[in-house]
Amino acid sequence: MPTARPFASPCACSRLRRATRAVTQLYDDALAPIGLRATQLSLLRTLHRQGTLRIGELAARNLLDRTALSRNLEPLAERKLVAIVPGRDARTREVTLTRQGIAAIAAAVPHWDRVQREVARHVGRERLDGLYEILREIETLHPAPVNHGI
Amino acid sequence: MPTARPFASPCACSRLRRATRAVTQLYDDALAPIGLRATQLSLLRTLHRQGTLRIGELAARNLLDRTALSRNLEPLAERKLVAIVPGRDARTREVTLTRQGIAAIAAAVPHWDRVQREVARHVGRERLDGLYEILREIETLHPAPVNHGI
DNA sequence: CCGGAATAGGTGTATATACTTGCAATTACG
DNA sequence: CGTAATTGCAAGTATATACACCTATTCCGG
Repeated sequence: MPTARPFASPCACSRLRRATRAVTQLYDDALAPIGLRATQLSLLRTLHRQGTLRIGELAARNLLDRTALSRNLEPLAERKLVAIVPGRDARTREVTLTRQGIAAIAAAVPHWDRVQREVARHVGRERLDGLYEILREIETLHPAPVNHGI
Repeated sequence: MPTARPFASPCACSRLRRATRAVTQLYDDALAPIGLRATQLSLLRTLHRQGTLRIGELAARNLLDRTALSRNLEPLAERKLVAIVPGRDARTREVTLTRQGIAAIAAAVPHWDRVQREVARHVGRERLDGLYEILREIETLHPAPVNHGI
């Protein structure tokens, strides 16, 4: 009877959020000396992997709201780690890593690597890979079209 | 060599954040007819399970920053779903569920249950339990003292 | 009893995130 | 070719989250 104790079951959402808070703290602390947040490094790395992208594309690949991404980019553009330039189509704008952005990634990676290895050691390589697989599965539940493997 | 492709490895933090965005969307959408966010229902349910709590305690149990919790409570207090009253100690304030808060939980639970079962079906009961276990492990990495099982 | 340490919270500020609304540019179609 | 639908984005608003700093209260040693 699933609703026998309706107020006491585990909630996938709140558990994920709680663990995500914990992990984000860990990464933010590790990256603080560099002056980057975990989310910011993540964006820079996506740009580094995938090259110049339109706002909407970059958002979609991160399952991130387009307008949320715009706001996340603001402090990065302010610090000239990314440049936002008009695209071919006059409606579009494109986001590029600057040289400073690449330098910031390079400075951050050792710190990121340290905490990433700490997590891997703590939860175990096997289980971490299992986690990634489950998270991939979960992402397919996102309301927006999920373009895996673009 | 862990840093051979330093900009291309999976990042535990960004993967968790991305999946959490997806799941939060799912729950928020399901709860929208009730006018509650996933985070808000989560807070109400914690109070229902654990009874009146001080601000700091409620925050600690959720691995949530104290001041962040205070702000999360504001819209709930505005709608009188929770009441924030002075505690015994004149320094402290206590958070209680109101009758309306309990009613809001009751109204939300069917919607919550539906999406929760959808997630369980999608990722599988076994793997979902495995996910919870890994998330528990991950939470122990939180910088603040983790009081499991209070 | 007093004065400093410890504790509980709030405020200001900044980023993260999403929805709604509105606008500009492009495309589709009769 | 001209209008309608579509597309790409920004701005306004609201919640979520954390840090640094500040205040009030309690506790505790002398």
